[in-house]
Amino acid sequence: MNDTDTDFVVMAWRALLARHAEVSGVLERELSERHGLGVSEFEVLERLAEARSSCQEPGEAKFRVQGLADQVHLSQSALSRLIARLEREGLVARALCEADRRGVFVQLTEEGRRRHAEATPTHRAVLSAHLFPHLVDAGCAPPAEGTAPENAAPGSVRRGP
Amino acid sequence: MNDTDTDFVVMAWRALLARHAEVSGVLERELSERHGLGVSEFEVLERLAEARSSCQEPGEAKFRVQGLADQVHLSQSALSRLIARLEREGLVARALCEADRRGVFVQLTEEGRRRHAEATPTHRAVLSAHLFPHLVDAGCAPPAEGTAPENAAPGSVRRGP
DNA sequence: GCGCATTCAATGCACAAGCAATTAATGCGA
DNA sequence: TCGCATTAATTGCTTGTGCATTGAATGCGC
Repeated sequence: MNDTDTDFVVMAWRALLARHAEVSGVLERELSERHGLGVSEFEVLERLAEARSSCQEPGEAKFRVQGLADQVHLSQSALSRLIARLEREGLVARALCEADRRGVFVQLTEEGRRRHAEATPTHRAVLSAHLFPHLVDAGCAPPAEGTAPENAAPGSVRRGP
Repeated sequence: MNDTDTDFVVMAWRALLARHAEVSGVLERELSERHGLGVSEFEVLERLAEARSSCQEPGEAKFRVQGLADQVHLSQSALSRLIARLEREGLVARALCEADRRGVFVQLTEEGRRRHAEATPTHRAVLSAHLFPHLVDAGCAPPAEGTAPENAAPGSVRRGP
């Protein structure tokens, strides 16, 4: 690989780091102060909610801890504690797995479903506003309902009259 | 914004999270066990090294703490402690700023320059191998000198005979 | 039926990161 | 010159994360 390729990869990595820091920072702040949730917490709730909605029978949306950990890029121990936090808040419930009594099934409670539904618009709004900032300025994204991004310049082009 | 747009943004965000987790995980492991450096530590050393090399006079590569913090996406307190760690290892030196005695200049030591130079190939190799994995499999990237990515399938296409 | 390696989740421990409070130095205005 | 707001960096405290370990349960071989 030549120097140009290397520079390109490094630049790409820095851009990735910058975008990750920016978006996850705003997301953390917004989700935390508006809904009392962290980014990882929301992510876990979302996986559980998705599984539930893609499943006909209610009460089927169960997940093993390790399975969730893989999806949200956390270690098994981190997820164990995260689940404990969510359980303390009443957003999820642990259920013994009878087939394999080492395993634990995690599922959303009604309260958990509600909190996730409440937080989703904020989550989407932050992503729309900050993930592709250039699109926002070009008028390709909505005015971010649910948040008021402070970095939107006063004269920036928006959709509408 | 319609559902399709929203889904796209969410998918893009998840892809970003996945790539960030993957690459920074491997990078952390490799840099740590081969050179005793964390990702953030390396990033700071790199900024200092770049500033030095782009500067004619030796000894001019000084940085304010806050300036470094912005570049590596850390809070000033985090960077303050990180600098302290690097200083304890003898990789950087704090220098009082005489013009403004609140400020602190941070600069690389010779040992710091050496460690950064040693670690750079590992850093670049990990990025090349993991940042754009599909390019690696397509033979557009080198066989990642310095690391042996375990997730390269035995039969995957590589450059060479 | 009895070990024994394996697997799943929880816990002890160490550490890095952020927020808030603190200390030190600057510069501006009365 | 004397406050006083402002800025830079450090420190106290809390929290989330990963690694390694532990404890429980499984199933495979004999």
